[in-house]
Amino acid sequence: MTSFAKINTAPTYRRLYDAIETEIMRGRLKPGAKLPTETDLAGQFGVNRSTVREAIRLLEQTGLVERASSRRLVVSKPSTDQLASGITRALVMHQVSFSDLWAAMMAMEPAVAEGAAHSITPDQIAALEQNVSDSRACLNNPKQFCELDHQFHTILAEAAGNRVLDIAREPINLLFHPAVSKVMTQLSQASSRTLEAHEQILTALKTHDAMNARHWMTKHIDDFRRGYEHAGFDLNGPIDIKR
Amino acid sequence: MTSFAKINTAPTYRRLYDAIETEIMRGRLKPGAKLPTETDLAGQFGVNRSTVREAIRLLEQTGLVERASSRRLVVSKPSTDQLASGITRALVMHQVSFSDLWAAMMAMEPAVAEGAAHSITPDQIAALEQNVSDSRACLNNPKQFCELDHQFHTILAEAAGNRVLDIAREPINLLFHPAVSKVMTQLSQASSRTLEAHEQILTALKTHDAMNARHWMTKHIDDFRRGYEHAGFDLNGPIDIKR
DNA sequence: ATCCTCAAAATTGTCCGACAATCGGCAAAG
DNA sequence: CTTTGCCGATTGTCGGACAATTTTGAGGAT
Repeated sequence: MTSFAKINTAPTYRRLYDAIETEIMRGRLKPGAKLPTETDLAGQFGVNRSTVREAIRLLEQTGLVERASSRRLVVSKPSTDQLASGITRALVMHQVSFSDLWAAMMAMEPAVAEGAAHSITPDQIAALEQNVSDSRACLNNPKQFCELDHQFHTILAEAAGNRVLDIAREPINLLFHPAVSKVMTQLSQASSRTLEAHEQILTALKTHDAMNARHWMTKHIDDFRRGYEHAGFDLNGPIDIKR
Repeated sequence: MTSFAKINTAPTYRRLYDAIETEIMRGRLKPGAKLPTETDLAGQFGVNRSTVREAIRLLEQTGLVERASSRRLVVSKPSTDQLASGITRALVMHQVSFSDLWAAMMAMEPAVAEGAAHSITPDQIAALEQNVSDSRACLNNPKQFCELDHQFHTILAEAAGNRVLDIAREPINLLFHPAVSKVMTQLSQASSRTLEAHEQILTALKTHDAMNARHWMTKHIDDFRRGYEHAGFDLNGPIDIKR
């Protein structure tokens, strides 16, 4: 009995996508390389231009190609932002609880702080000092303060120079933004406690004191949970994403 | 000099995508809901069916819709797998180093182990016991053993019941797979050390001893780094994804 | 009433051809 | 040397067409 291989019944546009994706993943199409025009692709693959266009939409959403100057398509690495917003969408749809998000943050942020302590540059220290000083000036402006808090953690992640942690961390910070905002608004002492934590972390970073950076970050994140709880929110409830 | 507002020049297919995406994110289209047919959508939005199809390809790749029974489109939550493979692709393209990946794993896996210690069920303990016993039988079959190692960590993540950590962890484990495989093959004692670690972790889980679960997991991950180094690979080099 | 069968209707996947809008480059004008 | 205007190339959108496949529904059997 001869056994037949399964026939690939996937629609043409998807097989086209797969073909181009592998071409990119194998490194035969490097980031920055220009893709042929739609008509060329249609010719090369022997399919209609509409089909090519559908395949391109898939590549586009994956972040593997993007328009250079709104014309020619070029191969690109998926941007951190694109990744983050995709993950954020998914987490929202899965209605993850505050406590799950918090646990993930508790795992990652201290690691980020520790990493940053090792590899932070003077420029980045200066940026953090600026951020802390701006924050001090915004103690009574929850909205702005909240923005600066996010920025603090973003600079830190950049300083740690670990793309993996950065990509994993960003969506969580994005999702926490509304929660941070609520806590800052409702708890008068929240801002000053946050500022104090940031200052302690910054001090540790300046002396490349990884242990203390981690320690204060841990306290900082833990504090946030207490603030959230104290402000009357349910730890096990889903995050809501009002604005 | 009056300043003009930017005109929204985004192509129609993208604005269509945005419209449907918001509809889903706002909860007006819930997962499981059937989307109108292409022709209907074209009618409702007053655009051509080709344009609708391009928008659908974007939704498809985002994981916001999928085909039920290979026909009608239904709204869906992006699957963990889809997310993971997207993140994996991105990490590969960014050529993340072993050490960055390892640091992220070192941050997350102990947290997973700790979480699992609190909420693991008898069924999951049984699954892990099965896994460990299978692993013991495969000590001399690196390929199979490697597979079981991956499975061990996957069950653990499931037991922890934290979707956020799970989504963040899976792509990293996927990327490590080739590295694990290489270490297992080249270092004769790697398999037995891994097995021992798994056994210790399992013992801790059975008594819901979160501290020990975390402790042994930390050792386990750390051990992996030493194994990788000892096998002669460069910690700071990019992961390669041969197969 | 419930179930089954099968043809009709609906839906998707693919193709074709067409055309307006826009971009990049190039040549002419200032 | 900068600005303007034009030309070709390329993308975005459209209309229609048709085969393949799924869904639907009517009619008949149990």
